Amino acid sequence: MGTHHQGTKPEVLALDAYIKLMRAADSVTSRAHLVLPEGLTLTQFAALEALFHLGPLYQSELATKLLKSGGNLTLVVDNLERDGLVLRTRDAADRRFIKVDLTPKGRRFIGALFPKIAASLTHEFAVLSPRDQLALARICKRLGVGRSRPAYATA
Amino acid sequence: MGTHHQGTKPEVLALDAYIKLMRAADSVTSRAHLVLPEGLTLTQFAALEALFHLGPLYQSELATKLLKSGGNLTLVVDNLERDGLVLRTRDAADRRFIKVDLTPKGRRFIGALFPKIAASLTHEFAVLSPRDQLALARICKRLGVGRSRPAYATA
DNA sequence: GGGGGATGGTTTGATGTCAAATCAACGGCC
DNA sequence: GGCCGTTGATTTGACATCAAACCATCCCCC
Repeated sequence: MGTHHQGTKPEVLALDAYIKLMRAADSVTSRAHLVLPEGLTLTQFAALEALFHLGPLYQSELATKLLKSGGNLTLVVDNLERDGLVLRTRDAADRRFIKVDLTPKGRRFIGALFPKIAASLTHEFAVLSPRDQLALARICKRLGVGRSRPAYATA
Repeated sequence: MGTHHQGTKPEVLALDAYIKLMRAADSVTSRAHLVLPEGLTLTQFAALEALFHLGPLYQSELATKLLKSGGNLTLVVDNLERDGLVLRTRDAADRRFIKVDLTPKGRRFIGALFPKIAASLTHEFAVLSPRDQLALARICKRLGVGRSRPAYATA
């Protein structure tokens, strides 16, 4: 490793782990993209999945779950709403809040899609032994500060 | 785990590993962003780093190294050129090719910046034992199909 | 009960990103 | 020597993404 960059041992170790982590994430992401229906983005899928497994959420809650900015969520929800998959409802008690919920069409859509994506990711990760999958989860958990948890993994 | 999503054991294992991988990548990325100088994006940094450690590259080579599309690279190089950090030169022999190289300013810039980023990432990864860093690298390598390698890790 | 700060959402401007269409240049083949 | 397919780069259109500015609403506190 590293005929080009000369660093200390800890540096070489960390940079190597870093780059492989990023490649793996990229790689898995792009392969996940291939399984999504034409026109659905990963973020849109993540939003639908959260609503599917957690029920209606305020936009700010959704932003927190997905680790995205509020401004971003405005656009993502705009597009999902345009496609008739979700519905915005202004909260009666506090008119600042906007509740986002799946439409029946959206529920059918994500309900049919999620199992396929789950199966595909499972297949993807099957190149790793269960032991390695556990190790990966444990190590990554320590790296990620562990903010919110994904819908299907939340109590 | 999973009061919301009921899946088979392998599915739960894979989805958990998947989500933690993505969170870790997100987390490390956003913390890396904080260390970059105002206005420099991660992709711009990656491009400069590749040129710094590998020397001048054709735009298509750069796209391959960074795992980005050609169209994307056009824009990224546009912005770096606008900022006076890189220079485009059309190849005399084959005028379709465009060689990208660092300007002296760009070389000074990335030369001073890279060690700081390397140190920061090393610090970041120090929450993991060397053994875990090795394990992470090994596992991620198997997940990522291992297309091209990063500049400082290329022979 | 009105002012002012806090909070949720939207807008704006810049960048990244891709896929697809287009442009430019090369090179083989007849 | 010219047509045509291939290949590198650019453009275009749609979406993602953030930070920062902005707007609307609420609520605390005097």
